[in-house]
Order: sequence, then C-alpha cells, then structure tokens
Amino acid sequence: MTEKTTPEQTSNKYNLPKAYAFEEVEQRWYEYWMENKTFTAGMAEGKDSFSIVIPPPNVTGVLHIGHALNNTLQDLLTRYHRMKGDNTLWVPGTDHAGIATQNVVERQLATEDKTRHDLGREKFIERVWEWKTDKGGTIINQLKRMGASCDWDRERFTMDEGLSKAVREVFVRLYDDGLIYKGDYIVNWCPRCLTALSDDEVEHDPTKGKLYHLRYPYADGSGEVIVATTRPETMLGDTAVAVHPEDERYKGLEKIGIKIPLSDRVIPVVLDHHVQREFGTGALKVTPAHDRDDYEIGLRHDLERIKIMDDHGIMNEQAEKYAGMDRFACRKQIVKDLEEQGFLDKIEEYDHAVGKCYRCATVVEPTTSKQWFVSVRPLADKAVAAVRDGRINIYPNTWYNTFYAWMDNIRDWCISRQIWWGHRIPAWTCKECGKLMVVREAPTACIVCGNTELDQETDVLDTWFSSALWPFSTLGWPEQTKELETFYPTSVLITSFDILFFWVARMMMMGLHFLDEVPFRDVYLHALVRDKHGKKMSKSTGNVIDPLVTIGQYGTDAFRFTLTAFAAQGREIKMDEERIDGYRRFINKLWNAARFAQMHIKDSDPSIVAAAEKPAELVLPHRWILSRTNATILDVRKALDGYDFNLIASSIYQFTWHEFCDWYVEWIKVDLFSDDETKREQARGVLLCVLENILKMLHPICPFVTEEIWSQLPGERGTIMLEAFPEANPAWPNTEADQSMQLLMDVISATRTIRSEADVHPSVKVHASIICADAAKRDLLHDFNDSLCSMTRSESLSIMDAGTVPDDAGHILTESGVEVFVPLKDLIDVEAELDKLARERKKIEQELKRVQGKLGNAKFLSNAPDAVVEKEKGKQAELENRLAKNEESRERLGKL
RNA sequence: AGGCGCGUAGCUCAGUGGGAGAGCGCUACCUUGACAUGGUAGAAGUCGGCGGUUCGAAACCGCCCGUGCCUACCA
Repeated sequence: MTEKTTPEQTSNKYNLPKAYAFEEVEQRWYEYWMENKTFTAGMAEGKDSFSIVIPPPNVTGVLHIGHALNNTLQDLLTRYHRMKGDNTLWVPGTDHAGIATQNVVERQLATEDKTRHDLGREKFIERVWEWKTDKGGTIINQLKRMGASCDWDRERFTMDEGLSKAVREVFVRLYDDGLIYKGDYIVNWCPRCLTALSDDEVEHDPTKGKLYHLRYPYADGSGEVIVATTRPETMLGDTAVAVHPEDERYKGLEKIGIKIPLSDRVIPVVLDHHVQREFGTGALKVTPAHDRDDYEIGLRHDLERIKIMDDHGIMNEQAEKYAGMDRFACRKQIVKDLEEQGFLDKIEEYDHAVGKCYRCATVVEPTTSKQWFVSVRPLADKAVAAVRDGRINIYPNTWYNTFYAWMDNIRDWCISRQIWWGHRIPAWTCKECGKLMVVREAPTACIVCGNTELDQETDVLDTWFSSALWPFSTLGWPEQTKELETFYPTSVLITSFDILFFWVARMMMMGLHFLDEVPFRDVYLHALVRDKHGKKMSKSTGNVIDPLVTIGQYGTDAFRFTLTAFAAQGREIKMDEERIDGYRRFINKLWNAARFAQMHIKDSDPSIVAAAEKPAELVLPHRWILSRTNATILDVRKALDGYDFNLIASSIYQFTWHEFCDWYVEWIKVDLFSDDETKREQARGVLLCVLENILKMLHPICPFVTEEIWSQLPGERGTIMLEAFPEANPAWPNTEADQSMQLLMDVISATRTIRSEADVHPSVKVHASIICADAAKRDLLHDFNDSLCSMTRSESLSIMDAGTVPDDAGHILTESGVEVFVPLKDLIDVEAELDKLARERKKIEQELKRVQGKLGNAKFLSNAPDAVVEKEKGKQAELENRLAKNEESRERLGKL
C-alpha cells in the first residue's frame, strides 16, 4: 500500500508549481531582458531588417485598451522577426501633444490660482518641462508591463533636441520650396483653447438646434427676403445675401440692396452657384468672417470680411450695441430683439452637426486669422502615387478607397497653433523693415537692413507636424546615420484607423518628399476596441476595461493572447472579459502540459529531440504529431506574414490544446511509463521537440510563460527570445500518418460515444469489437490494440468478421467505414438504439439523395472538375455502404 | 446625403464557390498518476430576407431589412 503524496511533494517532483503564477514570473523576466539588453537592435551586415516605429502615445497618456492592442501587435511582430534573425528595431517614444499637455499644466496652475500668463511664456514652458520630467511618460512603464520589447535606449520624444532640429529643417525647406505660406484664412477657432484647429481636430456632434428664419428687408422698403440661419448672432457680420443665379424666385434681386435688421448697414445680393435652392428659402446670408463657405463666397465676390467677435467668443465693437456679450448670450438677445421688431419669421427645431473642439468640446467658431499653411496637394500626390503603385500596402484592403477619397479632397493644412507648448515656428520679422526670415537658427540681425531688433513668430506648430517626421527623425535625420540606412523605410506601421489622415498620410507625404522613399512598406490599421455589446468604451458609460487591472487579474500573457485572437482584419473588436479568462486557462493548460513533460524529461539530455529528425523510425503517433506540428508552423508563419493575427492565435490554441494535449500526450503516456527504453526515449524526444516548437511559436504572443517554461526544460538554455522561430521541416509532413491516426481516433471516439450514451461507468472495462473489411486498416488496428484499449478503457478490443458480434451491442459506423461494437448486455436501450439508427438513416438518405442528384446531372459531370466528381462518387459508395450497415444493425436489434 | 463594413449555434466570433465550425455558456457522467483553471460525451443553426449567376451559393451579383462606422459646403 503506497502512501498518498501531498500536493507539496507533488510540486517538488515536477519542479513546477501546479498552477501558473504570472505576477512573479512577469516581473522577473522583464528585468532579465532589460539587464541583458535583449531588445537592443542589431545592425549586422547581410541580414534582413525589420523595423517599427511606435505610434508615439501622448506624454500625458495613460495606457488604455487601444494602446494595449496596438502595442501587443507591434511586439508580436517585433519578437517574431527578432527570432527569425532579422536586424530588428522597435523604436519607442512619446509625443509632446501640444494642447493636451498645455491643458494639463494649466489645470495644475489653476489649483494655485494662476494662469500661464502670470508666469509668462518662458517660465511656463519651463514648468511644462518640469511636469514632463516629473509626471510625464507613465505610459512608458505601462508598456513595459505589457512586455513590450522596444529598444529602450532609443526612446525619443517629439521635442527632443534631435527631433526639433528635424522639425526646423523640414519647415525651412518646405518654406524655401514654396510649400509653406502664411495667409489670412478662415480657420476653426477654439475660444477656450485660444487656438486654431485643423479640420481633423474638429469633431462634428449631432446637436439639437434651431433654424431661425429672418426677414431681411429691401433697402428701398419695397419688399423682403427671408434667410435661414442657425447662428443669428452672425447677422451683424453679414456682408451679402446670396441666391442661386438660376433661381427664378429671385430674378433681378441682385439689383436691390438689403438692409440688415437691427442695423443700418446695407448689403448687396450676390449670385452664387454654391447656394442650394431647395434649402430653406433658397436665400443665404453671407458672413465671410465667420463661416467657411461664406468665406469662399466672399472671395468670389470680393466681399468685405467683418469680424464680430474676439478670440474668446465675446462680441466686439463691430457688433454695435451687442459688444461685450458672449456669443451665445448675444444669440438669445438678438432673437428676442428680432422678434420684438418683427424681423423673425419663424423658428424651426433643427438637428445638425455642430463642430466641437476635440480636446475640450467647446463649440468651434469659424473665424479668420493669420495662419501658416502647408500646400499639401503636391505632397499628397506623391503619397497617393506610392499607394497606387504598391510601394505602400494597406491592411485591411478595405481602406484603400477611403484613403484615395480623402486624399482627393484634401485641403491645405493649417499648421500654426496659438499656444505656447510646442515647436515654435522658426520665423523672425525685422522690426525695422518688416523682412520675414525663415531660418534654421535664430538670426542675430536682419539680412536686409542689418537691424538687430527682431520679433520671433509666437505661434507653435501643430503637434502632428513633428509626428509626421517620426519615422525618420527618430533614426537621426537630417544626419545620414547608419540607423537610417539600416532601418528606413520601416517595415510596417501599426495603428488605429482613426488617425489614418491625422498622421499616417502625413508621414507618407513627408517621408516621400524629404527622403524620396516611403516611410513604411505596410500599414496595418486595427479596429477600435469596444465593449462586448459593441459600444465605445467611455468613462461616462462605465464600460471601460483598464488594461492594468486586467493584467493584474489574468496576467499579461492571457491579455495579450486575447487581444491577438480578437484582431481579425476588417472587424470591430468586441471585448468580452470571459474570453480573457478562457485564454488564461489555455496558458494554464500549457503550463501543466509542460509540467507533465518535465516529469519525464527533466533528467534527459536536450539532444533527445534528435529523435524527431528521423520520423521514419518512429511509431505512428510521433509521426502524426510531427506532421501536425509542421502544418501548424506553416499556418502560423503564413498568418504572421499576412497580419492575420486572429489566425495565429487560433492555430496555436487548437494545435496545443486539442492535438498535442488531448491526443498526443494522452497517447504516449503508455510509452513514457513503458519498460521499453526505445519507446521511452522516442516519446521523450518527440515530446520535448514538439513542446519546444509550441513555446517558440507562442513566444511572440505570450513572452512570459514561454520564457519561464523554456528555462525549466533540460539543458543549459538562454532566453527563448533569441531562439530561431520554427521552420517547416520537409521530413515531417505525412499524409499516411494523418489518415491512420484519424482512423484510430475515430474508433476511440466511437467507443467512448457508445459507452457514454449507454451510461457505462468509466471504471467498467468493456469488451469492444471492430468490424473492418480493409486489410491495411485491420493491421493498423491490430498494431495499436494496446493503445486503443487503454484509451477506451476496454478489457479487449477484437477485430471480428461481419455477423459475429452479439446482438445486444451498441454500434457506430465511423466516417472511415469501420464499425465499432460495444456489448452492453442489459445496459442496452433497444428503443434508444433504434431511434438513433433511424435518425442516422434519415441523414444518410438525405445526403445520398443530394449526391445521387449531382451524379445524375449531366451538366455536373461535364462542368465540375474531375476531382470533385470523383469525390462525389466516393461519397456515394460510402453512403450506400453506410446505409447497408444501418439496415444490418436494425435487423440485429430487432432480434432482441 | 454619400461612402465603407457587418448580419453564421444562447453569447463572442472564424470560415468564403464543392460534405455547416471554434471558444464560452448549457446538459449528462467522471477526481483515470500534467491540469476539476481538467476529462469524456451530448443538445443546439431556414449561415438576416427575397431574387439572380452557376452543374453546385453561407460564400459571387442585385434589391430589401437590421446594425455600426467614416466623410460632407444641409446656411
């Protein structure tokens, strides 16, 4: 009688604890990698290069689930290519995020009852740098928690000295090329942030508003025209009324002056094709200084531009008696006054899109001001050409159309921002003669008159200006560095689709213009991560999944595996936390398989894997698992190379759990415990070989658990990170082994099914029988009799001739035509068996009818490929056979 | 208003011209020496609807319904 072992003793026996404890493992291995500099990019001659630049998160940012997805995918590819032996670089860094960062620091100042103006520009910027050093970049540590294998020694910040130099270089060259200009232009103005916003920085929210119909009297008092507006306060800046040139209703109106209500100003009527006759009354009030379209109309008709409010959205002296009022208060007052004086025709409820600042959600005010612009057309053309001729590929390919459409309609890019934190525009104006100088370094004197008193431009550049240079500025440009030579163009850009135009398109433009080469060969656009119902995650809805909390609960590897498994191209990601738990269990499963393997191989020499190099000498299950390993490696590599992330995850999952664990490991237990040394060694060798392959394939997704298991395997082992990624082995594919194994698995499953349906207790040993006409199959079944018995808990498993089985047997005809019988004595439920047979018969007949229909169709026989016809014929024969067997069984049961 | 997707088992999703799949959940049984975070077996789907192309459609085309997103100069 042996004594029962305690769990503690069990643990010691296998070296590994019973359950995978991720916290300690993750921390330990990340420290190891950092200390050993395993993330450092190599630049060896003669090797392929693989490089990614991180989409730099805002320095103010904290890791959200979108970052988690984005960086998991990048790390996955980076680790894959590093294992393939490429010179591999993943450049990390952060973005200075102009408005966002300035807002954070301004809020901090507000708690001290100060504004940035109290400090002055210089002190304020110092303060921002202090904040950056102190509190900025928490996201970097969070990325490390995710396991990101960035080359941290190359971390960059968009306001670094080197990157700032690149910014000035680009600005000056674009200016010299005539691609940057300063102009009076209508921009989106945020009255709270006090800056211009690019079109992309304005979000259009559907808003319930009102449409006011106003009566505009003719100057001579002979009539009136009704115009409609959502912003009646802009009335005071009107400089025309526009109607469509072919609008019969207003024929001749252009000869009449219009008097603005509540004012004495008289404005002209202009004819413009832009006016849509169907909308409202077909007459449009034109406010060129406060509306983008009106601005365009104003240009066409040379209209005056009257600004009626200041930068804060307060009405100015042009607003006459409304001066000093807030724009929205003014709207109310004006409506009231119009109504009292009979100028208000009617008010309609009206839903429309209102532009709001993407940072602070303040309603944006279109207004004119002096701004700097990039002429993007020539740059955009180069980007479009690069995408069209395949120098850049976009994944998923559904984005091509969207990309082209947007590039066709692109407008000049307003790059100046009226804030303090950012790259200050390198332009100086002479106080004496007014000469504008755009130069790389601050000039000491005017190049025209020599005067030394110069004003520097106060605006800074749009944050996206410096990010547009990121793929080359981080590699040392404008210097000609070895890094540029080795790693530019970068291999792939992985980012969320919502910044395709903010950022991705602009990197293309800048890269092509300045380096005459694309910034990246591939662009992979991933989806937004939503909650499990498909809703956007937001703090107010309370459906946010915090990556760090998730990591704490399930471990980084499980989280990364989940994100990978969800990342199917062209589909939104609905994140269900239950999936994460499922993948945590997968990792635990692998852990325990390794634990089992370890029990048998821990004292072996690692060279036992050599057994797998000669599959011909191995018994069937080994040949089979090697064949399956090979197929999995091919699937995984293909998925990796095609950015089919979900397939990478599912291939490894399916293979590891349902082929390796469920079948292979179970099958070879007999051999592992066998007295036959050859059997034992073969089993150990192949077991170790396949386990190693699984770990290597899984490493890019789950770096921690694979590293930990790897380190426990026999022999002296370095980091798995630098092992070669598995390659297909020509000796492994084996169709014969696949088919033979399939037959054995069918027999086992059939036996189990019969047992289970008849409620035979697992401890009861049965005497199963098999009927099989095929000689080769009979040999195979004979050879593996022991395994079959052990896997089905059978006392014996005999291969019989037809007609010799007992009548009271449960029966299944397998797919491969082999019949399995399990005598059940009084356990058999005749009614249930007959029911089952009837159902089976119905299915067979249905299928047979379909197949016969096809084969009876002359068109099918002549049009379908031969292989398909042959297949259908084989199917027909098989089905007919099955039908006959089914009939036999019914007769047999009928005797009971 | 245009454009782009999506609609497959209760849920989350693969599949994409030649026999309907996975995970979770559900049901039954089982602590068999890696794992109960497990095992075995099972139930469950007019592949959104209607037409069309084809020898053959879940897949390709058209229309419709539902749903999501993007873009826009609807004052």
